[in-house]
Amino acid sequence: MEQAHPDGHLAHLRGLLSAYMAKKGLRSTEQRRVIVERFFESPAHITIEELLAVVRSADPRVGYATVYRTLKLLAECGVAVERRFGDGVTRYEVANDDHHHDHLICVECGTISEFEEPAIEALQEEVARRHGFAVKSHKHELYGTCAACQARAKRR
Amino acid sequence: MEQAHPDGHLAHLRGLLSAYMAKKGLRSTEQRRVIVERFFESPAHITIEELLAVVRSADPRVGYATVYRTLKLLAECGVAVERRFGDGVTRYEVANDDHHHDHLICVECGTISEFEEPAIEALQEEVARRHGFAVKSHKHELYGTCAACQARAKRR
DNA sequence: CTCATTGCAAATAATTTGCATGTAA
DNA sequence: TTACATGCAAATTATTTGCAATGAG
Repeated sequence: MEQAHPDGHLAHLRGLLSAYMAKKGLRSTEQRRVIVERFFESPAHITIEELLAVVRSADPRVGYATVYRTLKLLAECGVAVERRFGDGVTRYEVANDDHHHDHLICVECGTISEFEEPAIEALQEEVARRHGFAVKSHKHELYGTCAACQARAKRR
Repeated sequence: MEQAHPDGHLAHLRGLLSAYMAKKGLRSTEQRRVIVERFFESPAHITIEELLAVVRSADPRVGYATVYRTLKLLAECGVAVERRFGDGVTRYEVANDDHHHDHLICVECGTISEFEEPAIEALQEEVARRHGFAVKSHKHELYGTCAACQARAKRR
């Protein structure tokens, strides 16, 4: 939607991944390639189960442990970001270093949307400074009801 | 540390609990009383396992399912707050409605400290408003290294 | 050829639940 | 007495791991 270089971005991530694999002596296999490509095409906040379904539609023989292992690998090398919201499942999104964001989670319909607020990030750094704390990452999630669910509730 | 009415606060929570139990027809048992009292004396962010150990030192016959069930009950009626940080265990703290806070989690030593920043809360409400989203609760956690761990790292 | 990788099933780990027995009210 | 509560063990859920077979380099 507001992607400046859609292909350049994925190309960069592919580079990251192969550099990491080369450094670690890891191998490029058919299932890793399928999983990674499908992941790149997936909407944000996909679960392992959802991704497995998509991957199996391309190759039914892929085991679910392989999807877990591959996404862990992608997370390790910075190609994927792991997210855990309140519902017990881990979700993944394609990394985008210069465009990190936080989340609004609708407790009615489960829709997850994103927001960015530089002023919050700045204040958060300020808080950390007061505590002598060096922030590596953060999680900021707002749980509540989205506009659509509020409208639906009002309508009845 | 900055508690205005330390006893009044617990008294209020005890009131909440017994009102809830009365409304639901629940019973006051020996194990519930022990668990609740020990919980009130515990430091913030205690885990079920930690609390179970303390409870068993008072009464070795308490089962761990009872601790789970009792803390779930406390969370339902607003006496306890459930927190899940990245490590897979659920932690609990005694509720304090007029003093909610967020967390700094040290990824080195695991220490969890707290912060309050009204300006962040305000901005967060502003973000929600822009999205037509009604916030019910939120989670704001900073992961990184605490002052002590940074000092320890520098020292070597 | 060698060693990483895979699929499967079994193992974990935290939490939940079924059920016979115990016990508040 | 009448359900609610408890303790235990078994069930669940998401994820991880051991291992023999497979396949990349």
